[in-house]
Amino acid sequence: MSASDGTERDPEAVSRFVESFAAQLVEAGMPRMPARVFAALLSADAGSLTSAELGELLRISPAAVSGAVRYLAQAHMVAREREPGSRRERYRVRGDQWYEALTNRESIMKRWEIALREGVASLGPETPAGRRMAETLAFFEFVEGEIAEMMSRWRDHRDRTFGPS
Amino acid sequence: MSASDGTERDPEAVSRFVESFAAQLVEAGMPRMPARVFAALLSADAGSLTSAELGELLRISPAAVSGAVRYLAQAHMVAREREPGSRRERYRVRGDQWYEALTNRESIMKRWEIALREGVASLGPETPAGRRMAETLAFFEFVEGEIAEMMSRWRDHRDRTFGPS
DNA sequence: CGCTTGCTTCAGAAATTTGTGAAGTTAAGG
DNA sequence: CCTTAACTTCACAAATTTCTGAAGCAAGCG
Repeated sequence: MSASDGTERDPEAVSRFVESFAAQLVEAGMPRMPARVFAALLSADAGSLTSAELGELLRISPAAVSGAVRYLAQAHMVAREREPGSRRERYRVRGDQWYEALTNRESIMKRWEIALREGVASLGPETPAGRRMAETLAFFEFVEGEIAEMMSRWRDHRDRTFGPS
Repeated sequence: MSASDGTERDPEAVSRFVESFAAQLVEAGMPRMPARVFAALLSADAGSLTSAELGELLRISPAAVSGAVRYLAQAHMVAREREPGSRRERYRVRGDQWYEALTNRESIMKRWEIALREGVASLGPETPAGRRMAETLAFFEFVEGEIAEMMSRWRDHRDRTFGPS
């Protein structure tokens, strides 16, 4: 079996996983191509692939790769790396750090909070709607703090489970 | 000033808030109409509106209201209520409970976890990619537990801040 | 210096999504 | 019962999004 050398993998099975995981991401709101590219990177042993490899693996054009990667980089879910002495670029999923990006919806939460503060002001803090909105605002502020603590507990938990990196 | 009677609000200002908050929701991935309907409900003093009121407020067809409400009900962000002795329906945002729905992405997380478990199996738990995926899986499992605890702390915090409901 | 490789940008075709009007369904009220 | 009010479903038109091929640009290499 090819498992002995540790390098061969069933491309069929990998592709099935890539597509099925990408489908979940799409369902959660991520655009199709970024989702597929991300899933492909996640399942790459090196944790990184070049643009050409991605294009071949997913059967998509260089343009599609470019667009997807821009999206993912913006969301801090992949890092772009220049291969020294080549103009190839590697796109890397930073192992333990990509899912931290998921919890770093901070900028989104901030904007929600701003909108809610405006809402409380517009509607009046003493109106029923204003009070309801103030409570919602308090919730977001609370969650924001809690998430930071949770991530710190996670790092601790991870180090104990998988060993410090 | 109309503020003295507590019932009049500047429809202009309210509408501006509705649209601006809806825009934030859209940016976060919610479809346009559900976002607008939800924002309108959130800014209604009663916390509820009828289909007709929503249609007039947002200038959309009954069909659009129907579709939006179905989406929101599915996501547990609004409750449908039948007005007794009438075939009007009220759509209500359940004040303190709607944002709990936000954290109840449990079903989504569950599906991610299932996909990740399949991924670990497909790729082999001893491969680098398999290990990375196993760590991601552990992260989601961890977060799932943490969120439950966080919500319980929130309810406590809320009761102390706003008084028990 | 010019060729070549590799990514990016652009314009457009194709596919998907969205919202509407119209017809359909259900149930209250006479 | 029959009428009518209120929501829902359906089919289609419009708008938006998505992906591609082609052209453009930048950087290594001979």
